Amino acid sequence: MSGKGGNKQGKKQGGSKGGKQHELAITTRAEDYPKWYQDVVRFGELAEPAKVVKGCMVIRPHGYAIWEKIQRDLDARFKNTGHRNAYFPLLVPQSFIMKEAEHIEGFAPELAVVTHAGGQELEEPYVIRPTSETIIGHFFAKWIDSHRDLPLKINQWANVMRWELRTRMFLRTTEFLWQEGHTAHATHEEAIEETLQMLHVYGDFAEEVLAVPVTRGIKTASERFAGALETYCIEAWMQDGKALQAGTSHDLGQNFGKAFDVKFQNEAGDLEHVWQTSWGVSTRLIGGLVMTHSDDDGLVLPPRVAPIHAAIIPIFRKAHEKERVMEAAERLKEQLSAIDIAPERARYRDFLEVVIDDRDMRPGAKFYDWERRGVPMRIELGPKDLDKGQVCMKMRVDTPACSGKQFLPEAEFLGSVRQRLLDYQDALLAAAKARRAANTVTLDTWEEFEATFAGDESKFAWCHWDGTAETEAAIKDKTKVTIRCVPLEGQGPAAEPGTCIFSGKPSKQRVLMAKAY
RNA sequence: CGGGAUGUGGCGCAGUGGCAGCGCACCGGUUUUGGAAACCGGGGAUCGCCGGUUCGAAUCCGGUCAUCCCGACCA
Repeated sequence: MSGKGGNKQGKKQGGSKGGKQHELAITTRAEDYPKWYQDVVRFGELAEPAKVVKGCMVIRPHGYAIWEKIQRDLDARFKNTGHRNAYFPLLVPQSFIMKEAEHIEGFAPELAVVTHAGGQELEEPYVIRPTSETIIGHFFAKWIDSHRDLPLKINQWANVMRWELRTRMFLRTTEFLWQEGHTAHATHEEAIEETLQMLHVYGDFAEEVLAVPVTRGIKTASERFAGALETYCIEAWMQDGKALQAGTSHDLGQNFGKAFDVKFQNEAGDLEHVWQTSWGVSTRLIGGLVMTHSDDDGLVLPPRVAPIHAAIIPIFRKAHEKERVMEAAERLKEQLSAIDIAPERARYRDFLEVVIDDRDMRPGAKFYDWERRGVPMRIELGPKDLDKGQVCMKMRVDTPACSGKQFLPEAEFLGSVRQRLLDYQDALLAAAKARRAANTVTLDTWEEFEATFAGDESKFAWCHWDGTAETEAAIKDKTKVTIRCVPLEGQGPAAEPGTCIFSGKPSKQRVLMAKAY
């Protein structure tokens, strides 16, 4: 039951001392949290730094399969809310970026620019899109004439590039994959409604599919998207206490409508600029997924995004046993593969992905291998089980409902697999919520605040703030703590007046403060 | 972009001027197989890259590139 074998102590002594150390052991969180994250991503075979291209990563098949599952579910949610997919060019004329003053100011430092092509210098350079508001604004202007063309609700799955100074796999890479929704509406009210609707699509998705609890809120002016009136966000709590902005939804007002002259004739016959929104989530979600659930044994994946749901490890000694066990394993795999764990009303099916690990390795070695890959369910199948008509299974992480190895009659096991995976999904969310709750505090004095955020420490802290950018900047300057968001109703403590934790001035409500990625 | 660290086989490391090594992984074989198997045999690195010093450079010098950490910057 100490399901950990010997990978805790004898690891990585370095050098040629011999012995039984496991070089492939994962650094523990307590030892070195950033190194742990790197190890989990690498040993879990999610991704690796490209190296030959600065700041970029290679997403490996196991990691990309997670992205595909994220895409599948989100895409269905977008379609369910009336959006259609389209695709716009990777290259954007440099002049486009310049058209919205705040936008250019926000993005200029991180642009990659194409100046030469076809062996010649270009007349006008192209920018590699850091986001597509501008080029989409250009086309919206062509497509929209009348209020009958509205609302226009488009989504794009794409890659974007931002020349970041400091990169970390999934969390911040120079090139990343994402989805960007862009909509145009006849009224501001409708645009705000859309912005909030998509924020909640993200929030629901994060919790239901990724099992990542998030706080829905509004960004302060300093954290707002360049060119937006208001930026809404979902913030996730990571195991080192820091916050991760996991998704954003922007009310763009008429800023881009004016910059790109996107006008429509309303019912009264007057010309008006459209009201726009944009919203996006990226491969960063995978980084958040890793830092929410994974442990010192490696990756932990919720079933709804796990590329492989169950690994069957055949166990045998003699040739005739092998034949018998493999046959049974194939049969079991076939039955499991017919089970569908897609959510109710989903637009897709989600049949279990099952592998039989027939590699020539010791069973124990295989256990470790699948654990590092985060596979939710492990099935050990040996002669003893076949004799008894039972299945031996174990979940990657112990939950209140299922801990350690379980020995179940085959029929009972098969009948319960779907529910077990769904329960496991729920248990991961519950565990993540519990960890977050245990690391969320309400602070009222600056002394408490400084103690909470001393050194590298971070928690989620609900504090009063006087609402000024000066105070926000001063707090960040002193402690590296930022205001992650002003919570939407029900997402934090009920609004009650108080005094700012830093300035002592009056405050209307508490905001979420934490160090951030 | 600044400060620091590091770059030697797939991974982890040793080697500080004189034949490029070790552990794990990998390949072949035999025995094994319910929590990281054992033995035998074998393959694989122009020591990140470029230049310099030297009879001779993984090692010294200069430059450059990349990664990691910290900072600045950042939907």
